[in-house]
Amino acid sequence: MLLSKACEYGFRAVLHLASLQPDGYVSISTISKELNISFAFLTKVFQQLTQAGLMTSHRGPNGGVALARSASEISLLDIYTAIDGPKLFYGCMLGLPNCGDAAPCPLHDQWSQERGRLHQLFASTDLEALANDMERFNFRLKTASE
Amino acid sequence: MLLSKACEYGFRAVLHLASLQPDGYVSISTISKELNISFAFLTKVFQQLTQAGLMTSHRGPNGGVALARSASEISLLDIYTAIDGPKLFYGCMLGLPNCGDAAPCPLHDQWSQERGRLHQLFASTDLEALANDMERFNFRLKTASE
DNA sequence: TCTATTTCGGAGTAATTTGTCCGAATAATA
DNA sequence: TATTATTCGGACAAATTACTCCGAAATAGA
Repeated sequence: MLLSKACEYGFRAVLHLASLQPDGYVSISTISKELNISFAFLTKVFQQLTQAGLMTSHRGPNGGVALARSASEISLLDIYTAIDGPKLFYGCMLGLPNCGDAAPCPLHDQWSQERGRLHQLFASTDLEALANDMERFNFRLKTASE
Repeated sequence: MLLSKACEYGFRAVLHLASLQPDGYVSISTISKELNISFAFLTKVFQQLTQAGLMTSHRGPNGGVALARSASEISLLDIYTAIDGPKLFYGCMLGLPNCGDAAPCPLHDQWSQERGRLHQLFASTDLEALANDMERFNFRLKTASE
């Protein structure tokens, strides 16, 4: 799998949040019900994102989570690395340590290109753009089509 | 991680084998020592590859494993799917079931392209070509440079 | 102040992946 | 035939990931 489950949930939840364009905080339980994601697990994911400074949170009634900055200033790369770390974008496909231009594995060149493309895709895609896409093209984030 | 550990080992072992261009069978213990991979675990990986019909094996003295057909007729895709399955090439990045052109997730188009590229890379790369590359460019498969 | 609602943090459980061990089956060779 | 080298298969152990539970802290509102 490219993304861990935690990261899948994180992407979906944050995209959902961005598409809501809410005034204030949205509770995690609301999001988890909407997207059919375990509340307890999603809470952990959001904790990672708030600790990474991408989200803010507020406890108590009418509390919840919110984007820490404008949706246009948060990229998929931000979310990805906060949850799954940066390894995908520098690691060797064969798991060899120190694989690089100096001592490359047989797949180094090709994989460098692919992972560079993925990095570029994640880095250049921000939540605002995706939220707009979702409205325009009726993209979905839910497991069932309903 | 893109590849499971089992698949990383499988790639490395099979590439090593192809670059050896041996007469007959090569024992798994030889390969495991050469590449610094646990013998017991590598044995399991080769069992998957022989069960998939990509390798043949022979027990007893001078036994071991060998490619089941010419190196030019085995692709990285063959190895990959035998070990990690086909999911990477059709699955949704967000893990949504039934994500497709009819009911796409917000990342469906971009991810379809990327995974298609990966599929193309794996499918079009055969072991003979890689073995040749390894000789010409002195690529490495070992963890330490020695 | 009391109560209800929410996130936080830590501990625990379940499932999957990774890795080990051992005995049985197979085959070459002396 | 006996010995040795090898893969095969199943059970097991360890590590990581996925997921749950619960009590504490914060905070809004009656």
